[in-house]
Amino acid sequence: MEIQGLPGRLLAHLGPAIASGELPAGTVLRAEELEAQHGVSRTVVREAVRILESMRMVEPRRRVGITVRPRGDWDVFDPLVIRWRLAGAGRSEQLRSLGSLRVAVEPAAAALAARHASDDDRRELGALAVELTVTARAADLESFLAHDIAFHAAVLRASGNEMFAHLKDTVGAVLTGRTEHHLMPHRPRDYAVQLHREVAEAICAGDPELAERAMRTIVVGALEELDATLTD
Amino acid sequence: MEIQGLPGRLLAHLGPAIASGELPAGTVLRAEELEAQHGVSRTVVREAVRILESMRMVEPRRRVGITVRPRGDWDVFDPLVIRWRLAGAGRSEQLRSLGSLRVAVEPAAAALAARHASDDDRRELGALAVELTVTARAADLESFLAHDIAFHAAVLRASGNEMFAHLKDTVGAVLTGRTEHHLMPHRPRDYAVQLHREVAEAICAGDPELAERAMRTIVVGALEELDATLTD
DNA sequence: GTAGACCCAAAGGTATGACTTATTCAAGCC
DNA sequence: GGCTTGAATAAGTCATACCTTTGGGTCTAC
Repeated sequence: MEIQGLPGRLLAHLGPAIASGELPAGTVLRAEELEAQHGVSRTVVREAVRILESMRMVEPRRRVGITVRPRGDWDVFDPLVIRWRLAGAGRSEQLRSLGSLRVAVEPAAAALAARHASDDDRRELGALAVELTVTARAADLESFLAHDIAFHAAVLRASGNEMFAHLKDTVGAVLTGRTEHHLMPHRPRDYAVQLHREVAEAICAGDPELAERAMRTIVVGALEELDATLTD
Repeated sequence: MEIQGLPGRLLAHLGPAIASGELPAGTVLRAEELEAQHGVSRTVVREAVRILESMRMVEPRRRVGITVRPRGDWDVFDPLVIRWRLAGAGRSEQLRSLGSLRVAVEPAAAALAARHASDDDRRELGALAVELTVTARAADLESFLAHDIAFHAAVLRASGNEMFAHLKDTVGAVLTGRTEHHLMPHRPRDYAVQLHREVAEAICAGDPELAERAMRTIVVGALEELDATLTD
């Protein structure tokens, strides 16, 4: 999954530095400097920079240097970009953007899942809903988070749409970030758990409208809590 | 925007070859072969392969070679991947996936736009709706397409959500592909144009529900026409 | 004084050879 | 049979040389 080797290391420095605004748009890096600063060869620097270029975060130009591009140009759907932004400054804005995206996508995915889910999918969703109920009652936040992520991933996958399915890691990152940064109540709210059960039941029963409505209530609620909690 | 130089050329060969299934999952490429086949140096091959790796389309492994990864692993939101898939085999599947994504995102974007659009945004949307009406009446498909793309891009941008805004190129690619491959009626349908006007009016009037409903009708209609037209 | 042609230096882009490291596979050993 | 060991292989890294583009300064002509 991760980029391997030295270019990966370099990327792990440059990416977050750019994403956090530490290296603002317009900053000019020079390949030679990067070599010296990180003690790596030309090859390594070039490969890392190429990757950043493919994410539209930098633009290398002859006789000028490697220019950091404005945030609006970045590939905001790239998993690495999302992770970097969630890690540092700009986390709130990223969480809000992702929140809106979830409001758009997850209800649609739930509706599709109610139509197209396989029997295995339905079984899995049912089981996960049970797990959620149990871990919520036990106030076991860690297990609850794991099952919550698995639940949303299962719905996205069951939708049968590959693009929705690929958002599972992103949604997982949002849920993880929310718990890690204590934006969650100490004990999952009962009505939220109840809504998850409703989604599972609606998908199992093949009721797209109900599945969509219940899922929308979940993600709208999550977005509203987010807005209420984030201060910046 | 494009990756420059020789790595870009190499990418323009390898990417489509993988995306189209010409190089199926599990295919093992060797760096040395790629150098010989394309008459470029290791440097160039490595950079191109690194980019493909960052898109999760290949996985270089020592003592093995550069393995093509299964389609399910690819970064399906990467603009290059989308373009490559739209260009060759798998175009239908890509269009369907994108169609569902539009159904999820664009109505939500329209609703947000009705709340948050600036005065300039509203003016632009009004003007574009007029242009759409005129070019549709004149059956000027080329201009109609351009304005259609601009219209949807404007709605996405006016939503104020950066992630929605970034889907404009993707939506544009879908609309372009639809026209290029003659999946469109020779003359834009009147009711479709009327719906675009409704969206613009609703956003100008600040009516999220109406904007969302009208936009949903548009994209659902587009998806249904797509499903009816695509044979594979 | 301004506009244009021209030239040079600076920075990325490419090529290449030597070397390093990880990993697979198989032969050999217990 | 399972474990160790070793050699072969392909990617990974480094250092160096050279190519190509381009921004900017200079010089010239008007």
